[in-house]
Amino acid sequence: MNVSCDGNIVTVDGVKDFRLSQILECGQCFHFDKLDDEVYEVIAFGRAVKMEQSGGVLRIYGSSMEDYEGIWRPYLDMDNDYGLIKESVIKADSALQTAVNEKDGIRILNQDFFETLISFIISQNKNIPQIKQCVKNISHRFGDEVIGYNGEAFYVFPDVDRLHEVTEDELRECKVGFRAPYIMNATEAVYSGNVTKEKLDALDIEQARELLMTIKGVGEKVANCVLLFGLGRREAFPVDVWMKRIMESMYFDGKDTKKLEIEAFAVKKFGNLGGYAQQYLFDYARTTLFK
DNA sequence: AACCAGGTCGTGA
DNA sequence: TCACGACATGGT
Repeated sequence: MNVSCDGNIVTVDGVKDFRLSQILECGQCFHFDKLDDEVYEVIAFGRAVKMEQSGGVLRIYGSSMEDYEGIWRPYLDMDNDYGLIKESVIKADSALQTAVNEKDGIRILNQDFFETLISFIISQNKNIPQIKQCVKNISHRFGDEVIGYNGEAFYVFPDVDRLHEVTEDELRECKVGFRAPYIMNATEAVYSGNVTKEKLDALDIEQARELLMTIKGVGEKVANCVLLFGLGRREAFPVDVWMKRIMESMYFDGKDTKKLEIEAFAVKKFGNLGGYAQQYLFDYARTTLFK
């Protein structure tokens, strides 16, 4: 993989196991716009860049080399060998072959903890387009403006300090509905220092999940999404309605099964590959199997 | 017009 | 512990 920078454009040549559309649209992140096939505006970590993939070449417009090294390389999980991960997932259970083949360009992003926390609190009982709209509403209203590569203005997700100044009514105006008090509670928990990335990083996954679940509006599923996407805990295995469906059909003879039981089964079966297995299955279930 | 969406909470058995 | 309705919003 060769990385170069020309002006404000970073070119990553030789990306493998990488499909931008799959990475962004598999339901793990919500702050991006599709501009064209394999061309996206991505807003994260206080930046707005245009990413474009053609074959094995990824271009990031509006990024310095420093931003690539400090932000986009870790964000895109570039130092992880997904060829090996996919091999291991299939070795854990060959029944995942179809899902992995279908979604062979997925990578798990390393997203900002606070944005991930709030985004997945919003996600409950909403579909993905609605979640994206709420995240955009909050960012547009309370986030800092940044100028994208083409000169267009974008709004980054507000940090804890900024969101802490916002009232519940202002949140409701962003169409988050009954989740507004949950967002208030989560923001207070992080702002006050009761629940921080530093604390969570120092705990084992069970204790970290417990701490996250002290936040009102954060249950088992949301906590697992935050662990997986916002804290790099790849052994987390979130079970939502889609995962419930596909896991029941694959492993429980189509019978109605508790989400906790499904999660326990998966943790045992996939171990520290659980998060990856979950994401291949989730996207496959949602876009192909049960479409 | 009911039903559903990357759920969680409070309540009552 | 477990089942179940409520909760905002928008799309089919």
